Amino acid sequence: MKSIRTRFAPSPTGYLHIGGVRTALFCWLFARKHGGQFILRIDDTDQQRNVQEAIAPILHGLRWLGIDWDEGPDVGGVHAPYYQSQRFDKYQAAVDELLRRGFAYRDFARADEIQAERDTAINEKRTFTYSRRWMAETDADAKRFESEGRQCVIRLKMPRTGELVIDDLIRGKVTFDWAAEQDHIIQRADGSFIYHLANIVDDEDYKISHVIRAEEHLSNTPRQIFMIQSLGYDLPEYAHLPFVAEPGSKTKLSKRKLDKYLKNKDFAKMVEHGKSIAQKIGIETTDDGFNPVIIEFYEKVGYLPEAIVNYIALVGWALDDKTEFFLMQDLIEKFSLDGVTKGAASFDPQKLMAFEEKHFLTKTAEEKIKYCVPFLEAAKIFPNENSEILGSLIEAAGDRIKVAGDILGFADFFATDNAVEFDEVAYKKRITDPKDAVNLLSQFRELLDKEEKFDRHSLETLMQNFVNEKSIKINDIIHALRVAITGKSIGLGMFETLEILGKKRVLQRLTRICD
RNA sequence: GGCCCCGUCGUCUAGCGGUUAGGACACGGCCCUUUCAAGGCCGCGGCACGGGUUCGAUUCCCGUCGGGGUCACCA
Repeated sequence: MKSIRTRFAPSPTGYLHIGGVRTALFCWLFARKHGGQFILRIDDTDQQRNVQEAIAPILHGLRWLGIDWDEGPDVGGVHAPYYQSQRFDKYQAAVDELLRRGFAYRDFARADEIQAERDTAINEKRTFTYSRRWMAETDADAKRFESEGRQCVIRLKMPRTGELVIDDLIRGKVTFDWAAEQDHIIQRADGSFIYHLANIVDDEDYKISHVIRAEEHLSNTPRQIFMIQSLGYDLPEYAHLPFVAEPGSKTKLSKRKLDKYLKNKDFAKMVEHGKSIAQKIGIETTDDGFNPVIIEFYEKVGYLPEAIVNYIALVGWALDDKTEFFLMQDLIEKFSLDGVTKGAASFDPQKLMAFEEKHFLTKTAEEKIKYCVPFLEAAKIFPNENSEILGSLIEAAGDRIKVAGDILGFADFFATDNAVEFDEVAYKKRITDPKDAVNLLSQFRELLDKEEKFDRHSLETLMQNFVNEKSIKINDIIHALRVAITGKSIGLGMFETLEILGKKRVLQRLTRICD
């Protein structure tokens, strides 16, 4: 049995798209599940200046998610190089072979001449088929065309009868008429190569057994199979994944349509949440990477990579009718192409956040601290003299911290006690307006001052006794107390807050109100 | 427009001829409650439509409609 080898082949675009993540993940899972190899190849046939710079975020993103590769950039491998830009000699050899075998030809048509033929076909409502009028069958032809000042591209001499049936692992049998296919260009006038040619040459060289890729490549498959067969290569298995769609739509998710997605309430909320964290740690939110379509976004804001993996695995794949929580190991064990859905699946920010919360909740206290510390440091509020409260703060916050960056919402716990900022509305409602608030706070402060045991339970008892004695309701004082201590009307449990801050700091904060 | 793919609650999905069509997220309500979350309970909500095939169709076939992908000297 042929060994399982899959590949993910990003172009050096400078970012890792969420749809790309899903494709990479499925390829990776399939390889790992079957004890095969996962290969990373860089599709940089249209040479750019800074390929290294443009692939860095992609490699980083994959690693962050826990997706590693057995062969590819950085790690090398027996089939190196893994950059298409460094493999032109192989492509040239393949083109020459195709030419030699008569499955490709030199074409001297100008772009406008091809376009004219195409327009005519459209006007006559028939499928466009190139006349091959400028096809050079002999060197003499070529010379003649050249003497007319024409340039030459290499085209595939595609079949014009019969049909092709692809047995796709996800879609089943898909039939194409050869007659509807074009004589696609495989080598440009400047000698550079087109992706499809490079793609099949590399897949053959790397011995890729399963081509698992997004659905948009399904209609490219006939021309690739034509080349594969013409060159006598082994045909890989194909599995065309549905693409990841926009929130609330079936259109392919795209990095460029951020403005459109922002009109989606849930998506906008996700971006806002991310921005509020980014601003606290001085991350630029206007650049391309700060976009939930790009994986960088999640790392910057403090999402857990395992939550992203868990969620994205479930966009277009399911194990059964109930299991939803998966760790990477579970996915490797359970993943199967049989479970892949056919229809496009929308990206749902709310569901992602639900997974994020679940995964964060399973973390130990130490792990949570480890995730949160870098954010506190980035916000320059850590370490400071109050550092020792971090553990108890995180514990008390519970699932109020869903992504690591959420810790910054509790920055006030580390603030200098007389520098806590008050929410104006809350201050007016809970402290200025109620006629007795300041008076009650002063009285309660005296009790706190005398209190020896400053733990949440003792404090609660203290409060209960206080309200009983005063014949007031706890509501009459506790909201004022919260605003006085934290500046806000919402927050952790009141007594936990007091305990975490400690007696000295609580009294100091209260002094600002009472004196 | 040609070719190809897809179509189960708002969203992600289970289902692979006989189910009260199941779960999750979201949403609504109630409970709990010092706020906000969380949690518990309950609820809302779906097989696109029309023909077949069959004793019986969400499931198989055809058509319609709808959505999407692709038609580059991009990948």
